[in-house]
Amino acid sequence: MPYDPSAFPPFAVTVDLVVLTVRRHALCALAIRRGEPPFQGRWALPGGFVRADEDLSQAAARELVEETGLCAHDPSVPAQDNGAHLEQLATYGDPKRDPRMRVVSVAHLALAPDLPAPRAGGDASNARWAPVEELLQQGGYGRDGEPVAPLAFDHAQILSDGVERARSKIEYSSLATAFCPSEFTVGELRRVYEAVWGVALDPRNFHRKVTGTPGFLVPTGGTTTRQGGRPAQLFRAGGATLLNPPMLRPEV
Amino acid sequence: MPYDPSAFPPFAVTVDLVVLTVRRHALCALAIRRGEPPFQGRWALPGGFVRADEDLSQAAARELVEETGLCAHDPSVPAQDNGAHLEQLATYGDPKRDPRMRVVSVAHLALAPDLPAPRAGGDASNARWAPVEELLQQGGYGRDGEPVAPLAFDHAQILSDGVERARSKIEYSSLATAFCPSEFTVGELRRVYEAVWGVALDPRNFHRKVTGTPGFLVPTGGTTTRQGGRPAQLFRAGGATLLNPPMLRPEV
DNA sequence: GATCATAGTCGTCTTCCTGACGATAAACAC
DNA sequence: GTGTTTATCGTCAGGAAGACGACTATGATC
Repeated sequence: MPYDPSAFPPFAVTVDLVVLTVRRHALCALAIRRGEPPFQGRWALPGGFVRADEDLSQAAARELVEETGLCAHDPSVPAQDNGAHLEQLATYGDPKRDPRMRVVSVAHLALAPDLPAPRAGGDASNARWAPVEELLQQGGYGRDGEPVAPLAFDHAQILSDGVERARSKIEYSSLATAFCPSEFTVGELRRVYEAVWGVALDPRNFHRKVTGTPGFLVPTGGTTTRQGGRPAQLFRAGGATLLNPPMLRPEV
Repeated sequence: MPYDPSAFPPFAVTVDLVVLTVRRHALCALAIRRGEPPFQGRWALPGGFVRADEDLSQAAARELVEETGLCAHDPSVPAQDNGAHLEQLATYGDPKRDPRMRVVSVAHLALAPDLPAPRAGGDASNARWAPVEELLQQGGYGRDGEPVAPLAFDHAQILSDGVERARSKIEYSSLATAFCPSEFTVGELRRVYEAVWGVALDPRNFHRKVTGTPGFLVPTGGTTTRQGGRPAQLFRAGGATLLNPPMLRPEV
């Protein structure tokens, strides 16, 4: 109510990014090693300050380009190019989430096809794709036996929320295609679902479901045999964004 | 990346509230008349600055109490009392959304049972429940023939997003019970769905669906005849929060 | 009190979707 | 050719939902 512009508490506003992709049958997120305190040397989500003249989605798109080279994909433009899907996730503003000052972070979720290794400011050793389970386990040991420190700040919570959003959203939308290259097979799309959900799906029922949903997939006419076995039809994402009825995630 | 606390652009952070309820078979939102520029005299969503030591959800709960007297309801506590459901909606940060300065607003969505008339700072004429269609139509005429000005700032967009969230969320969650008093009948719950979706539902199929979903409704043993007709069983909300399979919104 | 209107509740039938799973097809490796 | 892998088509049973008939229990009206 008291809309007095001169009497507001000072806030910093940042964007943090949950960038997800599927690599080697696992759901992976982009992590950046922090180069300065606090949490120096710990892994964190990419992010940065929102500039004074920048919209939140612009800031998120800019950070995405800086960290991955990915061009953000406007959801209102259905033309599926090399861009990643980008949407706002949630905002985190606990007064103590940054030990130095009051920082409100508007987290965004980006979904991208499998990419070459990332670079963070040109330094590849300070950026990596890591399986989300590895990033989320607190104080355990990673795949290489190295001890794993939890993510900096509240980034474990943000990552967890982003993963949950992605898991639920591919149920009722065609968003899983954002993890695929522009042309893909039904089997590749199925492996995306299996990696994101961490379950095995019946190939026959999956095939029936996705090819039977109007507007989900458009055949390109080509075939490929890059997965081995019988050649598979190639598809690209159709115009439909909402799946009705949804793809059902198996129980337990 | 440049996490320099001294070199951040100055932001103000506010919370805005989309408070929804069902009155007279219509989905209504709480609107407050602005007492000062900009947009003086125009209707707006309730909201205010986030205080320096306050979490975002705390700020939203505080605003909700100030504007409606409603106690916010922690989603992790299933005990359904007189509290309203409160959840974060989205964050709006266009650089020009407030003409005076850079304001980032974290919008929240509140769902409440039908309430007595609201008071805004004790002044009842500056607060009202208005059907959402009335608030969202741009430059038309209201139910009383008075010309309707659009909501202040980007509040029409925020309200629209909040309504869409509510409409989709009652499909797959038991959130519609947040619009009902603590004890309610199946018919009253059905009228909530009908008001929020703006459609007519078959009373028999609806009854089968909600009483057949385990954990959705718990009979209290009592009956009521407050709607006229044959007395109806009274229920209270069960522990289930997710509806599986969901309640299907009729097409078109 | 009989009749009517209103709302609630129980069933039935058909249709659609899904899960389980058999069978065939087309590539590659040996 | 034989075996392996992946893709694709088909069949069948069970469950859920839409359409809708039938019955019940109140209050209102004549």
